[in-house]
Amino acid sequence: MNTKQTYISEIGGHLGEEVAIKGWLYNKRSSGKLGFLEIRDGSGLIQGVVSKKDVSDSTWDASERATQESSIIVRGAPREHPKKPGVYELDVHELEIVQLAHEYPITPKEHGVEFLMDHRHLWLRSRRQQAILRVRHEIIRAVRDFFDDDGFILCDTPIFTPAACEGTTTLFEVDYFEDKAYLTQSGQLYNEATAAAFGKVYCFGPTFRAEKSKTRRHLTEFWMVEPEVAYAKLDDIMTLAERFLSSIVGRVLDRRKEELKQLERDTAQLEKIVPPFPRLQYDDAVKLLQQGHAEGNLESRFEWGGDLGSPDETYLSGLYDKPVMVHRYPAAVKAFYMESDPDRPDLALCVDVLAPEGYGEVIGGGERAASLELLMQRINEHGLPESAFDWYLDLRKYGSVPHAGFGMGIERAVTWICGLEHVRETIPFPRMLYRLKP
RNA sequence: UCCUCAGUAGCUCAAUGGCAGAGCAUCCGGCUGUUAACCGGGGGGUUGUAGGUUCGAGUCCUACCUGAGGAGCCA
Repeated sequence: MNTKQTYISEIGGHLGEEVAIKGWLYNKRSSGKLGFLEIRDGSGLIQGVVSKKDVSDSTWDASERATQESSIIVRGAPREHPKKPGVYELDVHELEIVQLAHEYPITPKEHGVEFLMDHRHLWLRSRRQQAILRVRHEIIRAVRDFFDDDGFILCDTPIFTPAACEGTTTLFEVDYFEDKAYLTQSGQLYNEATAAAFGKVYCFGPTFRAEKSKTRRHLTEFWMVEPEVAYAKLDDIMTLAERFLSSIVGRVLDRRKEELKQLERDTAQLEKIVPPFPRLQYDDAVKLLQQGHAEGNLESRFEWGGDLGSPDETYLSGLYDKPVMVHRYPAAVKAFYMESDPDRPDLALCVDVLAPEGYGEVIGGGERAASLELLMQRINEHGLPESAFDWYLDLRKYGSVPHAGFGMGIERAVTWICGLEHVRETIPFPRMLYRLKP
């Protein structure tokens, strides 16, 4: 067994050669003296064929004994599949069992969500989960490349924070020596500091929300990428968001065709994601929602002044085949740091980007309050302790400029791009209400 | 926190208030081109928990536990 290891994804370049595949037994079928082994090695899947008359007794015996997910090293010669043109199989010469797997819980039949989530550490080995996580990987690479190539500096923000960033959502509290700390719910306030240092910055890391949300769109721990740009206005970051989303969707279409096919994603819907995206002012969104209600397509009538609910977002996003950017919400329903519209001071210069096909909000952002006076007024209105924000207020004392940014939840983007029902499959080990294991 | 639904073999499910079953997995046997392979056989159960109704409860009632979906809130 000295043959060099070859990855299944590279096997096409080694036809007729003797190669070694180091991996696991995915599934097995046999037809008497002929065995069919589905072998995976992380890079792909290949069928190995073992013929009793052509191999040693020990190899034949190993092929019969090997159980699902046993780790195996297989030596043989890759060749074209006799029935499937363009597909390779491995003519197995030698098979060694590295470890004989115990009875594997995830059998080749259907399973329920709870069972699969309890076995998430093993579920990750399945084809579908691998396809999703490869798309996630591609999206993360695309995100980094987009900002890196556009002159942004990665400036990661702290995970332990002294107080609420936004003072709205519930935070996870942890002991911090003799003090209390909270897990971050956004890097944005710190981004504003680094943006004043570097001009264009982004942070990308885990984010925590202790909300008792129990829906297919929520995790308690998720990854968020947040760009922040000095001297940018609302329109500038809407344009940025538009270019950004188009870029990552295009990248996945370009490089992860196989995975999207495996997931049975309708890629025609993704091909449409190119600038410009529709921009819808909140006032007009309200009119559309009320019209939708009048026509019987929305259960409750939406009144001006409230934040968009989940059914409202679903309805609005269903009106377009591209992400729709809803901007200028009433300031009262948005975070304290939002800049107000000079023409309509009751409106905040903010934007939510709703993904099409009913996927809802994937991006939220806006222009930040630039003046010390407005910010202090807002902090008081929201009943927040001024002392917690002293350093943040400094940013308005020393060279304050208009600036704007947004945040995108990676898992929601992956859910949308993969066309999934639930965010829980888009992160290796999801953390949800009532789900902390494995 | 609220609303709805569901818990039966390791897994996915069936069983009119009347003997608790099938497929997959596992074990044994068969099969030289299989594709969630197939064919024959074996083992495998405190029906989520605690009460109650009944001659008799997996099935009906009450409470609790666990999970799923939705609302609110959010990315």
